[in-house]
Amino acid sequence: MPATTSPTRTDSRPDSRPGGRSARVRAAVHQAVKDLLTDEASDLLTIPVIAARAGVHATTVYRRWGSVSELLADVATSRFSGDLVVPDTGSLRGDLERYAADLAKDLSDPDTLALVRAIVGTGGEGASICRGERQRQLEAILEREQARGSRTPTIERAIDALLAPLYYRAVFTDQAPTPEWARTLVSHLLPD
Amino acid sequence: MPATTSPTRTDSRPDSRPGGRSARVRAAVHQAVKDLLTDEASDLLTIPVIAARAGVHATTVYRRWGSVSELLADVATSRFSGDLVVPDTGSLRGDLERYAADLAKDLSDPDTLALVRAIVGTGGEGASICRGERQRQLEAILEREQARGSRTPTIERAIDALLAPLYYRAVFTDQAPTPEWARTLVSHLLPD
DNA sequence: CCACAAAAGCAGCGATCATTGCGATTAAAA
DNA sequence: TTTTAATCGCAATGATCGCTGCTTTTGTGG
Repeated sequence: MPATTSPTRTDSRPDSRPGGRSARVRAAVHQAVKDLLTDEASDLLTIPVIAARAGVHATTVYRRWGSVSELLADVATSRFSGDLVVPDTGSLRGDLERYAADLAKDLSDPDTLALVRAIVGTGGEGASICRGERQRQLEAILEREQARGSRTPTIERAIDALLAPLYYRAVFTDQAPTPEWARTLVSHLLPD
Repeated sequence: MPATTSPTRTDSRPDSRPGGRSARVRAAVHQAVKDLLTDEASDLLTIPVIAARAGVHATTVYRRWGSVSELLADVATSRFSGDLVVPDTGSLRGDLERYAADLAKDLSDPDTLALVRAIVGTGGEGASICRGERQRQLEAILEREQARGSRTPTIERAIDALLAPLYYRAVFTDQAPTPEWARTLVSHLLPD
């Protein structure tokens, strides 16, 4: 008899090709972590609890990830890769406004926010997982504009003026960043 | 025989007035939390371990604080209250530069940084402990300048331009914020 | 000096966690 | 089809954690 609780996944086909068992386990565990992160009980985010929620044995999680920190890092890597697109509106201002608005919408998601906070809490080096991709994308926007022959703010300045307020407001305050507010950040960064 | 490890405190006088036993226990526990926070093992930050390091019985910690989250909140409240002074240089620019530099130096301390990260990781509402006092102090600087009849940036704008980059750089990157860089933030906030 | 309330020490309990051998299942190679 | 290595399920173990009655110590006021 299945002593563990039922998994969250709705996909219950009998282990066919797309990914194999290993990939299904990984998806179920990732989903369980995301679910538990919103439950507002950080001490419940433990391997046995995660495994039970994923319908997987704790041993499997221990062997594949080892610790909650590494598991969180894995979830964050998946979450923060390839989900945001570098816009191309033709103008630097347009690109930045679009990108800042997208990022604000992304960071206003409670699940994403909980993940960021949990990652920050696990120590330090893992925190760059949540910002590395975004910094690179911002850099790409600036470099493309420079390739057009225009002068742009430095990447450092852009980080201070855009990324920093977005992450600060999301992580340290209880007001979610809105796309409209994000656009005002761009207007302060770029000279009128 | 004393099974627990020796406390960190150097003060070993036999329970005289200045604070009483209760206050000494509190100080020892706070110090133990700060010590353990730098040890880079977030899963070791547990009540029995904290109590042992403080030379105090775990029961005492459980009764006084209840959970690690509340204990962290208490440590943070002590740490972030009254340690920074609102400067008064006569000019808004001078005040902001001084305050930003002080805050940068404060946030570059590894112990403080570890505390901030741990607080963020415990859930959300506690994160405002690390920024509430600073926001109020920044507000005080702006309001004093307004009382002099001068126009100033809004508090929201000052947060985005000063507090946000400082906290972002400290928490999300591995480069500690320097006072010099903090002053450049002010130069970007105030019109030349 | 004595009494009393608050705080801390103590021992022990149940529950949970992390980890490890071992067998079973799966997916891919031969 | 058979083989083979990787992955996962299972059960058990030792360790740790969170918590709770009970006693002892502390410090304060009568």
